[in-house]
Amino acid sequence: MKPDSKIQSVARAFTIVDILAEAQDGLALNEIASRMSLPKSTVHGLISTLKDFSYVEQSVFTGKYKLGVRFFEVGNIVAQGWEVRTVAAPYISQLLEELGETVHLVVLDKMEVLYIDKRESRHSLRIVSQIGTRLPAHCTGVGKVLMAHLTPEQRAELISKKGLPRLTRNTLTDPEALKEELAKVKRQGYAIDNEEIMDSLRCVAAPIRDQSGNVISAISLSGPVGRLNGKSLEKAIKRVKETAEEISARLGYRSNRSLRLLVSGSVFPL
Amino acid sequence: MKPDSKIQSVARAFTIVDILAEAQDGLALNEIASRMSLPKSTVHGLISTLKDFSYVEQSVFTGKYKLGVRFFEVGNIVAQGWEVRTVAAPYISQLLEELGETVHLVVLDKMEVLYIDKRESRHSLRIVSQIGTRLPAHCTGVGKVLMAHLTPEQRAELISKKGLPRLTRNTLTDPEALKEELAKVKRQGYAIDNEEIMDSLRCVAAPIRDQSGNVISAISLSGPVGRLNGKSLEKAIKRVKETAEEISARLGYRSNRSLRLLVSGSVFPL
DNA sequence: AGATGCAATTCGATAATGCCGAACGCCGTT
DNA sequence: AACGGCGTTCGGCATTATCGAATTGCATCT
Repeated sequence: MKPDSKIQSVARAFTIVDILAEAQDGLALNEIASRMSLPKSTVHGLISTLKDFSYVEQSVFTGKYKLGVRFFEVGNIVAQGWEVRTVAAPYISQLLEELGETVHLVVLDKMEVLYIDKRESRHSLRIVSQIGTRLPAHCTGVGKVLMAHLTPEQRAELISKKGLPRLTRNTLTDPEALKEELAKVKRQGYAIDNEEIMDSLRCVAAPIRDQSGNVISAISLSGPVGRLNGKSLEKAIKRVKETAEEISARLGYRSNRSLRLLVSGSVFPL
Repeated sequence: MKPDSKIQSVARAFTIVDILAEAQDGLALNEIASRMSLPKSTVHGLISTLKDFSYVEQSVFTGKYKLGVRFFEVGNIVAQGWEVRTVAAPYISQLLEELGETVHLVVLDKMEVLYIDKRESRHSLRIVSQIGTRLPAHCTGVGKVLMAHLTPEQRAELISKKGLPRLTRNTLTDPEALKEELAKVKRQGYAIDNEEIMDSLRCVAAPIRDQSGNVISAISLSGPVGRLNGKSLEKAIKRVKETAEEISARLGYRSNRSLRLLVSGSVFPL
């Protein structure tokens, strides 16, 4: 549960949501009540209020409760609030069509990488990911890109809050090594995740800037090391960087390079 | 506000969410309080609880409140709960690539058509739609498909609850005419929305069945009447029907026809 | 700089409201 | 026919949300 918030009943209602979010199939009232160590009747009052607003649904057959459609509706309103998501959509589709590997769009939220959109590869061997999930920053390509553009203070805060847990043989767990890596990432304008979060998985990531030049988001292309190497890796780096620059240009970021891209004519109509 | 729900404070919290969902840019505390006719301090308590759980964010600069990322996260969990969405994803992408027009995936929820996924056309002239929004059933292709497979009682309930409001010249507003249209839709296995919700917009829609044969969802292809006519309309009807059948087959629906489709080999790997 | 105004917060007394245990009703099972 | 497990309802009690007033914090104006 979150820090003891002002309004008890509202906090409890959202704790119910947290519990339902973990359960794939619905949960029985008893189950929820016992997990919260509260009487059934208390939970019932809260959950029926959630039901009234369609934040929770109850199965007609089993009586079990699960998350309701209103979360989907409101969640999409939030998604529409990210301008970068709308703008990037056709570009990341294009990237998938060209290179055939899974593409992700992410932002940094609460010191973690939040996946806000994706286009999935059609290869049988592909990573499975889910929009709306979070991953640690230090061991993902997109995470390193975003960290590279933080202030030193923010970066220190991130590391002290989240640590640098090892997930694979290659994970950078030493702050100094990570610092050097981030400097390199910033210099070359892209990051590579070389099996740092998951064995056999390689990613190429590049930063997206808004009109004030701040790095607000990142895209990545992910595939198995067997496919993402040599010439294909080089092409991936080139195209991911270019695509990120095109998206930044569309968001109003005007570098010399992106100006040239704009005049030379874009793939997609305004 | 919804029917006076059990727990006042929880209901009020969600009313705040409803208000924020309508406002594109954030809202000031004062504004929210006055819209709810409640004292600022009451709203403040509620909203800071929402903030603690990331259901609401507050701008550091303006102090205004807007919906938070947690809605996006939970909304995506709900989205993953629709098996049809996962299964249909590659098929509707394929449909867009082949025909170049916007594709939608919908379900019927509370007597309305709820858009749960889409692939957007790259034509400059295209309909703009948003996932997570609702449209009336009687004047959309997908809506007519879904209505056609309701029981007469459910259909009567839908009409009595929602009415048959006229949106264009072509909207079917007469219950008898609609009944005949739905019989035709059920017979031929697809529906056409011929400028019934919006001028110049034509849609082709077909039903998706689960393994028990119930129609649980529908897909549609939408484009301007200028592009969706003659031969291209015929092709659209053929491909939309086929795609809907392929998706149904993947969901476990075994008709004679879909069995043939499965053995002949599918485009996408299992 | 200082003053002014506006808006977000905090505080504390009041009583309204949410809380909880017990009782009910509804299946499916023994 | 009795049982057990479940969601649901009820009503008295006291905890808890509520609300007006006071306070802080931030910009802008003088």
